[in-house]
Amino acid sequence: MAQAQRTNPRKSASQTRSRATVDALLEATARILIREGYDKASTNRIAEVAGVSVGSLYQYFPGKEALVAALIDRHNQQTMAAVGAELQAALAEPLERAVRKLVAAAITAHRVDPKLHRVLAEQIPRVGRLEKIDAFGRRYQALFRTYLERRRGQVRAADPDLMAFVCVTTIEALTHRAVLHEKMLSDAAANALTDEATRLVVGYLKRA
Amino acid sequence: MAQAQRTNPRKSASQTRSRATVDALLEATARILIREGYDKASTNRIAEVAGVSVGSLYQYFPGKEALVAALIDRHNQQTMAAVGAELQAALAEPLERAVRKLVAAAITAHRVDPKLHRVLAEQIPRVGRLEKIDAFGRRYQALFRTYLERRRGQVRAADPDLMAFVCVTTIEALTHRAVLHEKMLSDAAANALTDEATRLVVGYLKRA
Amino acid sequence: MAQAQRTNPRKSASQTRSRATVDALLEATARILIREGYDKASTNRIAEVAGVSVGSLYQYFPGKEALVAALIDRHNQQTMAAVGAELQAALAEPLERAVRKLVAAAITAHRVDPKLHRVLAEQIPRVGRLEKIDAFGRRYQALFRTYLERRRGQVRAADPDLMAFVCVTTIEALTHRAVLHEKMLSDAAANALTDEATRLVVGYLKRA
Amino acid sequence: MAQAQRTNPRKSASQTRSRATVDALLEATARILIREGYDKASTNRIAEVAGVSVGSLYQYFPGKEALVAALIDRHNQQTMAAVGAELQAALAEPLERAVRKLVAAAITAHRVDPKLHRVLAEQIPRVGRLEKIDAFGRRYQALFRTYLERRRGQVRAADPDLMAFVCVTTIEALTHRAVLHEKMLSDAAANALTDEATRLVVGYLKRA
DNA sequence: AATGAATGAGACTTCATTCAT
DNA sequence: CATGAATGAAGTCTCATTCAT
Repeated sequence: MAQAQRTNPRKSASQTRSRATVDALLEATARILIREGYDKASTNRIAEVAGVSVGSLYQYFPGKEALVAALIDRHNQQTMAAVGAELQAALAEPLERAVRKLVAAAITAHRVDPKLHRVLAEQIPRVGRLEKIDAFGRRYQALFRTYLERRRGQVRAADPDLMAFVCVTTIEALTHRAVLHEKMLSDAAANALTDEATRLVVGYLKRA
Repeated sequence: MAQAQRTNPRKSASQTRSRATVDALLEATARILIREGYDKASTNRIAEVAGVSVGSLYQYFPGKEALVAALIDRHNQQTMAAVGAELQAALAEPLERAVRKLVAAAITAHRVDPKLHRVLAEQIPRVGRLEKIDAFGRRYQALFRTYLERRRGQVRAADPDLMAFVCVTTIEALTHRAVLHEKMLSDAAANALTDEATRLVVGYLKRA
Repeated sequence: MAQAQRTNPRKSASQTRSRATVDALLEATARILIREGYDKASTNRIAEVAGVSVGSLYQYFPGKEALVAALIDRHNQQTMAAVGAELQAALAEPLERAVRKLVAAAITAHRVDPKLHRVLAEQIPRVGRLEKIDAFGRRYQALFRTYLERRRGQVRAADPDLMAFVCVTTIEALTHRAVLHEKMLSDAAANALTDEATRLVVGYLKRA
Repeated sequence: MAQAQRTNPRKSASQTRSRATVDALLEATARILIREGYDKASTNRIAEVAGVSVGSLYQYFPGKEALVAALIDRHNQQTMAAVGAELQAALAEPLERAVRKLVAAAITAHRVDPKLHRVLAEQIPRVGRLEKIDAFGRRYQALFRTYLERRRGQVRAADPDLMAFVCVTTIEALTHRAVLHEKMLSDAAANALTDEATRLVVGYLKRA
């Protein structure tokens, strides 16, 4: 232990430094993306805003693309972390309350970092990146499908894949556009939207 | 008249030529956007593909932005043209058939030039362009809202703006993602989607 | 003709301009290579010295490598042009006078642009370029071999390929190093070298 | 003695370590030069291949140039070591056997580390380095000249400097190009070349 | 001494735009 | 009007070197 205490600090000193650099770069990327858009996010600019040299940027990332990809990953992880429990909890509920919770979870997800989410969704989808960005969406849909299968008796009989696609697309779109149009700034507005979305989806899923 | 016959032809000759050049440029832009993406769409390349000199490009468009904007406009017009009658017809129908027609119209709209639509939606949304791109969406929503107000008796009593927002967002998202995921290649698939979307929206709007 | 005179000028105006730009670039490359070496020959520097923008450089050459390759080609052509007749004439001569003419031709070749030749030979041979540079050498060797076969009776019986290799390598090396060491500035020195090289090669080739 | 035994080891431990680091760096430089060429030989890469930090590289060498210079020196020393005795022995022999031995020595020299020799000869000769690289050549020529003067009676009367230049240049070029063209892989081929070179040089040097 | 993170000058290259012909 | 050669700011990326730990 004593030895570890003598050697570790050195190692973690540099590890900490590295980590700080990487974080600064990701943060800078996010800031520029949000404030100025993808096209203004040049590697020089990112490094400058991060308070770091271009060289350091390239020490950690092979290029702008990789930086953005890492940012997307980080955002996905944060979103998952914020919403995972909520999603799991929904699975145990009866239909209407489950849907309500799922809608609420989507809203939570969109509130993690709405501006970043928006810019990632709108500007990044240059070919091939789409999949990454929608990591959350895919998870969400899988979960939804699982729920529908478990509660088969309570929902209309139909292709569960299709139904999950319809519901998830709907919920995603509503929460996403609500954020874009700033229709969810107040809790009241968020609740109104939750009500509508829940009604929409539940009406669609119910037996007759 | 005789004079007009001598001058007009000349004028329209050049007008025709102008028009042809502009069309060639827009066509080239669309082709490159679709096949290679926004980043590869340089003005030099566009001019080359259009079989025109860069100089001519700048004769007709003040810059790259304007070129893309014009392309968006053209696409919007084509979409409107393809769908206008369908939308108008829907207004006269009772709820369920109206919704079905509106959904069908959205699908028609997405089939005008799906690849171009996709690339415009995904890659272009640099700040400020979004509005242009969604010209169709806004028209669609206004129409929907009008319908709801006219048929106030048949639909649930609620904020018509909110309801129109919900319905339009939903329909748009479903048709759009269906195109992206290539879920609408066959007519059968398109019909299945129409059924689902109609059920979803009608269930949401009905009194009960 | 009159028409051609009206249209050609335009075309050749730009052709002339292009040609001038290309020439300026090649000239600048040669100058920098000679005066400062390969490493200092950056594209920006070359363009600057050529009195042309970097953009123009890339309009005509895909990069530095291509520029150097073109320069090598040009040098090879100039060398061939300067020496072709001399080489051909040598073929008709009896052994000693033939060798003397071939040696003289090698010297002529090295005097075409000795400084450029030196820098190309010394600094450029980054992998793969060697062949290009030695275009003249290969031609020279083929010719030598041809001569040896035609005069089989007058020369020692041995593998003509090997003999040609030995002779050509020898002559090349002597003239090249003489240039490097500036041993050929005066005509007297050149003559002395010619005598020695001729004696060396003839002694090697003769029957006995 | 006891003390020395306690201190020396320590001192030589670090000396040994230093020596090992330096060797590793030179070895790494050679490997990279041979396998990837001069342009890929960055200091970071060299340090990495040597299993050492960049910092350490700069502890032992003031810069990249010095590293390459040291490598050249080492190669020269190895060449000298491999060939020194052979050269000395040649001095005692009569003309033909002497020349044969000198040619053999040149071949030996080229076989010390042919690939390294080649890359040093081809890629490094940035201005000013040439002299270093040709250290062996200068030694060789001095020796040759000495021999010619000692045996003045047996050789043609002519400027011994010029004759030495001619002979050495010839032998060097033949052995060097033979290596480049891989004409010396087998002993038979090497012997054939030795025969030719000897004949060439002896024929040139002999009285009439 | 050793380490390796950080630096930043500078090389390469692209592309929107202008302008002489 | 059309042409396309020319421009050069700006972006991407590398690498010799330094320096805090």
